[in-house]
Amino acid sequence: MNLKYRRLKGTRDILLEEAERWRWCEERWVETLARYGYGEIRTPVIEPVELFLRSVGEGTDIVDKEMYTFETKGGERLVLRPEMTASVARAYLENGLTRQPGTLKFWYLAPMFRHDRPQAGRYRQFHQVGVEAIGSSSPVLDAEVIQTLLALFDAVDARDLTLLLNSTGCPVCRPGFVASLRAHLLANRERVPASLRDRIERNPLRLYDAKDDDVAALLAEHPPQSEHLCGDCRAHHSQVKASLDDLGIAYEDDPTLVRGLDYYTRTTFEVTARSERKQSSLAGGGRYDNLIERCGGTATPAIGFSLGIERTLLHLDEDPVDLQRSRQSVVDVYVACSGETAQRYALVHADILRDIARVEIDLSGRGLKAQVKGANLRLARILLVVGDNEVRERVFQFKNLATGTQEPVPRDEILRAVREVLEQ
RNA sequence: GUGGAUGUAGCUCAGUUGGCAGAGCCCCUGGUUGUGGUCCAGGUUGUCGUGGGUUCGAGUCCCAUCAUCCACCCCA
Repeated sequence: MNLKYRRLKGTRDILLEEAERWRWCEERWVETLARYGYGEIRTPVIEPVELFLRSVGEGTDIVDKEMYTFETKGGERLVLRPEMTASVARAYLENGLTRQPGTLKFWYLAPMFRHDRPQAGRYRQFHQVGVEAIGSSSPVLDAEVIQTLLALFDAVDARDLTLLLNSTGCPVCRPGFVASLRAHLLANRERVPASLRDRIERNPLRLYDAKDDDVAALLAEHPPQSEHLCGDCRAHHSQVKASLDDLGIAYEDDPTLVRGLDYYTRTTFEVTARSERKQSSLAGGGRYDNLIERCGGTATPAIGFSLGIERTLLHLDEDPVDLQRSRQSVVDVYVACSGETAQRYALVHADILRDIARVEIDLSGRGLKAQVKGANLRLARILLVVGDNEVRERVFQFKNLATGTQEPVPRDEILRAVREVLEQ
């Protein structure tokens, strides 16, 4: 069919069965997050562009290549948020929460936007569920946040996952490491593919993300960041690991794990799916002890993660929903109407059933046979039939679809009759 | 931004060396003058992605273009 309008590239419609899958997951996640002490935060989808330039950082792909930026008529430069952490940090400061006692813990479940080339598990509008815990530098919190992330996967029965862990240092020890790494890379410039070469100057850590074998070999010749950590970072990292051990959480040290956002400090982690799929990164996060300060607040330590919902659903079930066979919404009572008078009668007199049941009044005007089929399709347990006779006699034909028995029921008694069957 | 594959009915897909546009599923009607998932009989559904070219003739061959998917890249 020649469609007049199509959805934008990299966006998706979620409906019927797939929407039910989403809701199933969302309900479990919200429940789980509450158990770990998180409260919800919702922030605008649009933000000023500077928020991400300064937090996520120029030199990252997210900011340089993937942001949906646009200008308003008033000349403001806006962006559809590519991630949530910067918005939460902004909201934390803007709403005067800096003087709240203790650790503030927020969760969100929201759409993000990145102008990337779409492929399996990668969309331009995608959704993340995540948390931000603001106000504690304790390595035990790092472990608890990771525990929370794993609890989210557990809540939806996601299996075959690997937790990757690393420390990316802090402003004390990272500059030295970056300088040393850059020197090593510059000395071996020719071994880096031209397309990646500019990263040496701009952001050499980014090269750890490259899947190029030559680059990986070159990087392996340089001592990893774990050997450049300052004393404080080293202690923090080992305490995180100790707490994970206490919890019995298995992890893999990954010295090449560099999250693609510049604000991370110390702990970084990622959860990947053990499968052949390339888009195997399901969730990622880390500590960002300097972000709040960079956004204009006082120095406030924080940590968070985000989990990709589309990817996680993909991991949970490789079978896509077949919309043609997808079930429509299920109801308890289906009202078949023969004629417009009957439709009006049903509209008025069946509504009382909605106190105790899910009710669909068939207003399609199709034949009665088709309406009864419709009742089966919706898995209704009770069929009410209305025609001119029923309107005249102030009754419903009441049919129990499980037993097949049918009898007229006065409309004043219909609520009792429906309740009787549904309670069986 | 780079590479590869695929576009035919609402959906999933056949379509031979170029020769009448097809199947299954879904949907609709009837069998049952107002009632069931099964069964039987019948029926609707097409810019063959788009534009051009070759040809007596193009879904099929050629060129261009668009779209989608996959991979690289990056990340969730």
